[in-house]
Amino acid sequence: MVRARPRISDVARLAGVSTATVSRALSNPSMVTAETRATVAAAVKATGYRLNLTARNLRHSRTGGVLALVPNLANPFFSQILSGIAGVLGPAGYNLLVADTRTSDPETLLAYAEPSRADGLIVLDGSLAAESLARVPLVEACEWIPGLQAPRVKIDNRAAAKLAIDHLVGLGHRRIGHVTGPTQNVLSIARLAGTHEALAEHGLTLPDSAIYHGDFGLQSGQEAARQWLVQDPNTRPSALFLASDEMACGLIGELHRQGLQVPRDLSVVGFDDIELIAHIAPPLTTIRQPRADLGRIAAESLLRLLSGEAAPEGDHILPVELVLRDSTAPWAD
Amino acid sequence: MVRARPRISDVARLAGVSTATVSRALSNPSMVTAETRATVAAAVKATGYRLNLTARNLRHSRTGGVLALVPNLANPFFSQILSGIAGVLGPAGYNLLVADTRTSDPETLLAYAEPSRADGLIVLDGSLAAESLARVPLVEACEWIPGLQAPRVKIDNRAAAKLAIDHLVGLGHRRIGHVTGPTQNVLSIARLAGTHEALAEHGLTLPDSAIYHGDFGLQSGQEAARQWLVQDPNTRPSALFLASDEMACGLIGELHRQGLQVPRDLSVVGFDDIELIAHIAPPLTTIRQPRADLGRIAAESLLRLLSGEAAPEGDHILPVELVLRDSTAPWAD
DNA sequence: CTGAAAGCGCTTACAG
DNA sequence: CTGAAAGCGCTTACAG
Repeated sequence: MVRARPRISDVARLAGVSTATVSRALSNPSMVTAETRATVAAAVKATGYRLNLTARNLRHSRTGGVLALVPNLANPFFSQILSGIAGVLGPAGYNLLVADTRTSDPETLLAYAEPSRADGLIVLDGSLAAESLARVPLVEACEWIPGLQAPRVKIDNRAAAKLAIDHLVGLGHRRIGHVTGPTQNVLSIARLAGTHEALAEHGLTLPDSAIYHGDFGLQSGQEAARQWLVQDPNTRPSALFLASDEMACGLIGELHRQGLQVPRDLSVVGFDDIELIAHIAPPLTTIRQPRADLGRIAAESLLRLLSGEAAPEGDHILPVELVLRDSTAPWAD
Repeated sequence: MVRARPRISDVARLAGVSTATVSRALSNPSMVTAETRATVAAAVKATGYRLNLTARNLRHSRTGGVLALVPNLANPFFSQILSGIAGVLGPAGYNLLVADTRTSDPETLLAYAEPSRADGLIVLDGSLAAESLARVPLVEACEWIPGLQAPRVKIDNRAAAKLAIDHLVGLGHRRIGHVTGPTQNVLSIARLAGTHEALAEHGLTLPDSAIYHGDFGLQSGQEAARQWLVQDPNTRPSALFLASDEMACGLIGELHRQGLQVPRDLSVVGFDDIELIAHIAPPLTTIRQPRADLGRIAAESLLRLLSGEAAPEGDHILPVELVLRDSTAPWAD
């Protein structure tokens, strides 16, 4: 037979006090005498009482949860970020809810950004509509929604592109190409713009023929390789900066299959520094994003927002770093 | 000025009906007349009313959430699984909560498996204490907790090991080694046992010197490579079956750095079929686990449990598959 | 079909 | 320091 969960009134009855006193003894011990505290503690133990969080949340007009809106949960890129978020939210007493924005229909999405579902949002998808989110406190992380007023935690994507380009130019490359992320994506746009700018500083240009349109995924890196392979070896890029490591892997894999070598035939710089790419052949030179830190700081910013502190001024920009490995080599025409 | 959220009573007043009628019109439309329905709908629109889920949940004595207990959120292995879970839970109206069991202290962990926090649990960590979970409906996925009575969704790890070993034996290998996962892990144990069994069927054995103790991570694969490298080339394994693709990557990377080639010098079979390893050099032969399906089916089983259906009999075993790529080659001593 | 009222299980301002 | 009571915002058995 299933006994119903004990409620606070069960504890009160057993302890011979009011429910108010039990509540105080539990959540504000200093408000009751040591003796009361002990009596209540004994009654709690005897009944096996555990606080009903839903009831407390209703009373406090809060949900106790924070929702992370992830563009694609299946993408390993987000694991570290979620881990960083969870590491902050858990100890702070918040539940971490996650939802995949790509696989949810707009209706569902609207229902997600709902004050009764989560106390706050961590938005990792820059393609969402600002209006649908406006009802809940939120911070943006990694990506951002143009026009949306909210604290942002991100990297300087243009500066990152400059690191990559400067490195390649320093190695003697003059024909440098770029493999983009999804066309509309804010990161893609920033990284492409940064590539243009950095090349310009060196008196170089990025012709359309050296721009390969990808989507951050493996397949599109492979596709970029195929496009590059059919271009004139004398005029095609001698080096490629890719907007993600995954695409770089796809590209290198395809090049290998076609009998070409990286970096001998093509220098490659990736983006993200996902764990595996230090161990592939060749180990990939890339731009490191502090993914766990991005998650951690986004969560901390949101907690500050929820506790009523003033929203931080300006964006929170985290440093990136060029990690030199073996996928780039000097070049002389 | 901040206007409080409208409540159901605001809608009722405007519509000139009782709160009960509003509630019915919203969650059980067929219980009210079409006219009432229209009046209520208009009042909802006019007030901008949205249901407070916490209140409804309290009333229904449920939380509306399902908690996934993940051993390590930072591990990309779980992204696809979470994605599979989210794909089922979202449409069913449940929130997906996630928590990292490794970074949570036992106290916190106990508080997680709390009926007032989640209606059900999807347990992905086989190292948790059965007692701490017993209070909430749950299913186990991938890993399992010995002694815990709960529906399990998993693969046949022994059969998977047999696929790998049969393949290697078929190529002529006689000295076959195994790189394990963490010693206490149920998957490690099953895969090691499966390796023993499969070798025995071919009249072969797995000497201690051919067992390398890893932890599923990249570094430990690298470490296994170092151990193998210092063993006598004439007696050390000519082929290795590893309990994870990550370890296989770490191992191959280290072998390359030492000037050895896979599969020329060593045949390698991994486990999991994570996306990237199809694109490394050499593309890895491995055992494919249907990760998204594992998550999906675990979520479906839990929903069935929560809806009061009888728990399914026995474990739900999903098929694995040997994916042949280029990291294994014939061998003749 | 609809309404009045009780109740889900807490917390807290108020009074003593 | 403690208690009685109201209330967080819903839903539903009961009555009409």
